[in-house]
Amino acid sequence: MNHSHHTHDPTDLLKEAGLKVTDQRRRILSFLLENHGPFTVEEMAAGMKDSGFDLATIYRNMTAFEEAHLVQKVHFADGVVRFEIDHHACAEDHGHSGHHHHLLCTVCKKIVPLEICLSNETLHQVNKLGYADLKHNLEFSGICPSCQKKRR
Amino acid sequence: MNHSHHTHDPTDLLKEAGLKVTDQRRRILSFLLENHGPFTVEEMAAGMKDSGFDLATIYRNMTAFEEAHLVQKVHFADGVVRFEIDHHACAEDHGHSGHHHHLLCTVCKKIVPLEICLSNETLHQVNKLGYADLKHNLEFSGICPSCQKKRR
DNA sequence: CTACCTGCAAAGACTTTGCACGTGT
DNA sequence: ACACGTGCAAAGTCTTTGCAGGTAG
Repeated sequence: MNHSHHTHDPTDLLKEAGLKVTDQRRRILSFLLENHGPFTVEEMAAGMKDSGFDLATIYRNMTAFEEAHLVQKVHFADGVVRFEIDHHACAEDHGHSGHHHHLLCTVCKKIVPLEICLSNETLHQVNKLGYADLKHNLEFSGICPSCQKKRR
Repeated sequence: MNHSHHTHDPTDLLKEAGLKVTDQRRRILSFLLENHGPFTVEEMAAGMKDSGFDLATIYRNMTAFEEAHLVQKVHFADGVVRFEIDHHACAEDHGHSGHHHHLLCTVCKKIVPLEICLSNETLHQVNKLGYADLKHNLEFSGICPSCQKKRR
């Protein structure tokens, strides 16, 4: 519980990342840590509406946080940009990478985390191509059972 | 070679899809059929620059083509929207679905098709969640060997 | 004290839409 | 003939940027 890295405290995470600790940054990070699932910039602003947040500040900080590997961009098939905590940097459980993917309901926009990924064999196959900084973007979308019922 | 479906002729594809055959549509479709790999709207316009194409026309047709399952949107981690022929509808080889994914070089923007996908086991696992219209978006990105050399 | 962060407003990039005209069936 | 497609320009989104003032280290 007393690691110098991989804490869940926003202030510590910012300091470790070498970023100035401002009220806005602490709140954005808290919001992302406390509410699981990727969020759009609008959703973050709405989730912290008591504090009159400027979208430009969130955009700028998402860029800074991404470079510091505190957050990651997530792209669904709907083309909307969302952000979530980078679990590689913030995983509470060191033995578990935190790497995961998602399933988005295109109707109600609910997002479910999925504990699945590509097979090691497949990942290895792509690795052999010699690309540096290799990333994969894997997201599912569809209409959830509950929304299917509502539309009969 | 003489199938009523799954031809590679733009005019036939449009007719089968119940769309009016216009010069613009034929050219856009030809471009996508002849040049493999997903393209941005700008790239399509540039690739047919001899004909003074209007971007709005391409956008509108991408929507129409997508609904007709002639093309598919492809989302990479860079957030840029690209389109490619929907190989399910246009596959020359009926035994092969044409389903595939891509690897994008984030520097030179070259896109390589990858003949890999999720394991059937993984797909089955997600299917069990009961979502309708289930789709997955899987794309890789990194820096290709050639661009790595150039940056030393 | 200094560099960096913030809010606001303006600018920018990408995409959609309204309208008048033209074209496929 | 008539519905639909096209080009052009205007309007909409979403995101970035410039600037003046404020704040963390």
